[in-house]
Amino acid sequence: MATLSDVARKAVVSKMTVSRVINHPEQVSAELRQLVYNSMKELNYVPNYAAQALVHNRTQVIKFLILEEMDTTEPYYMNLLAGIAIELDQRHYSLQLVTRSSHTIGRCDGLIVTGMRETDYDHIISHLEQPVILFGENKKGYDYVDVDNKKGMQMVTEHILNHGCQKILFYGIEIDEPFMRSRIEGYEETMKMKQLLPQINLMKNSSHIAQFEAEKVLQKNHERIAFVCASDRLGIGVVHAAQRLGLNIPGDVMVTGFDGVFLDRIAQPKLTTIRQPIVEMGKTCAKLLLDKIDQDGMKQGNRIYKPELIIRNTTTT
Amino acid sequence: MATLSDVARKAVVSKMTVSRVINHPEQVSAELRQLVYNSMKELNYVPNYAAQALVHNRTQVIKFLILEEMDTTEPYYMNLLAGIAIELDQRHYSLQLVTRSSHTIGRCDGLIVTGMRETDYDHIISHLEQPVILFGENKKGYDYVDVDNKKGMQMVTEHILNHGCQKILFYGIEIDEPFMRSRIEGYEETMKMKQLLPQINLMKNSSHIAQFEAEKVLQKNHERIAFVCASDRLGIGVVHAAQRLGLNIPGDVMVTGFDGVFLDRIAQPKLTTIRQPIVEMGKTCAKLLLDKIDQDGMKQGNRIYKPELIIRNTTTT
DNA sequence: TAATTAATGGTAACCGTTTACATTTAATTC
DNA sequence: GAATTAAATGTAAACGGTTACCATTAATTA
Repeated sequence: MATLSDVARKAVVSKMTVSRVINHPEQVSAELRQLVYNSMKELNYVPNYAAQALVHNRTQVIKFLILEEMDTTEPYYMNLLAGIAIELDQRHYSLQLVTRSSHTIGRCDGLIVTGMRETDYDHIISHLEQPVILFGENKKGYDYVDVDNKKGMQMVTEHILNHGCQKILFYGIEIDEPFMRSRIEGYEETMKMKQLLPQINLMKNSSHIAQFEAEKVLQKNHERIAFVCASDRLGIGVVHAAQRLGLNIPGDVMVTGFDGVFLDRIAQPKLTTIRQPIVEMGKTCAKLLLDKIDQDGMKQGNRIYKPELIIRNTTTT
Repeated sequence: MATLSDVARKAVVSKMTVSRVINHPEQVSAELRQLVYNSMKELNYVPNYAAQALVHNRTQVIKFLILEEMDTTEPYYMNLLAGIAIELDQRHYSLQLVTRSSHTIGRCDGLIVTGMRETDYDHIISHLEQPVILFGENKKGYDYVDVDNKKGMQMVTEHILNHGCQKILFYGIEIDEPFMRSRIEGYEETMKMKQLLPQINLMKNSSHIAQFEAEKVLQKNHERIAFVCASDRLGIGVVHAAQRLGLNIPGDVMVTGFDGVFLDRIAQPKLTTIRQPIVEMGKTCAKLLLDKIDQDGMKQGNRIYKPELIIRNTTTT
């Protein structure tokens, strides 16, 4: 594999001229520049990133730290990962996946962290020397990327109300993270605004548990009812419950999910949901982090994506 | 961040002694060794991988090349990715994701490739200078990791036959790759062995298409029937078809999937499927590749995993 | 006891790039 | 036209490790 020196030798110039052509082309005369470009092309020159990393005291490695206890192979995270990886690749960074079980963080230029619990801020994140971007809203002042969770939940709740159903239950995940609190708030405020009673049920993020819970409710219920769920997984569980009891969706029971990553399209009938542009958000995480690194750790602020209401067959025909 | 020289200074020895303690500890006397160890611990020394990469002419980067046209955020690939990433991390390698759209491969120490089409072997893989491990069986002599696809399909087909259903349709993916041919073979041979007529229908890997196709069949059908599918996604489509027509699963219609990665547990009723230990297989890909790199590209042979039949509610009650 | 050998530790150069500084050449000024 | 300045290119050292070789010291041998 050709090096800078090889290119220089071929073009009969010094290494420095080649380096300059790459990094500060305006400092090199047009003729030499062209000479060097040709030489690079002929030798198929690609810089040695390890050598660059060494002089710049960088690693060219970004770590993606998934603190979530549950399955790290969850499509949600994996879509995020895909977005991050695609963006990093373009800027010649590479990626390392770190889970809570990895004992040390090791060398890297920056981290993207997700699935933080309350204690993680003090125990892990505040100790990090490298620039960090969090995936998921937080009130601790760390730069983050997220969707507007509250707004999203307002949108679905209003969507249900606009379709003439006033009995709306909220199924959420029993997890003490800001994104969940925001989703609860979005639902609660919308209900209170209409003088309706919020009914909140928190459970594990499992379609089977949601199904079990919903079956209990539906067996006693005799009015039109809607379940606003904080994830597509929960939504699918509710759909299964209604189907098992022979109830019509969306006639008797309306259901909505949240995420719109994968499951919403698998469910039958297809789930009305709030879509998060996860891959895009992953890319943004990487971009923000790389910019932050370039700017020596300067605060980058947050990127809050507008949620998108995807209306499908569990709320309308 | 402490360097080798820092450690040496603190221990009052030369850089070389420290380097030796790390790489060839037996060449250093016990006293000095201990001194150096203490010094390393106190300074929290972590080697600079970029510097190592530079001297060894390595990059410490492995590329994961996904040639599949379809959605790279498919859980199947993502689980594979997770396995690879976990293993690489432990051996201080990092990962770059490359898709067909990336125009160049760039520098790396080795590649894991998946989703190859027939033409890719000549156009892409044979040109690679670095060691390669393929994910997915092939007859071109490249080292690969895969599950025994033929065996898997034999297992499910026999499972259905053992449960007293002789009318068995095969739903496969219209893709010209060895894994698919092996799955077809597994089904075909088992059917022919029992003097039964194989019926093969290839389609896009979409649950909705499978549903559409299955509904057409089920509307005309009046005997007990089974659908052996080449993916869980297709299996889910068939389940939906049966449900829409009010047929009993597994009483009237039996369904099986293939993969057992994610969808099988989401479906309701839960899908009988052939499980592939994808995360494990991903780890194996990485291990094989890293060993191959250490052994200067030596042939590593293949790793073929035994498929596991997961019997659930779409074939038994 | 002198000569040889093994065990141990040190020195210098190199990997491929960039930064800092020095030099050459040409262009501008008075 | 000599002095000053700007533009273009080159030289040397550094980044943090490793490899290859050299220098001690101690142990073994004849």
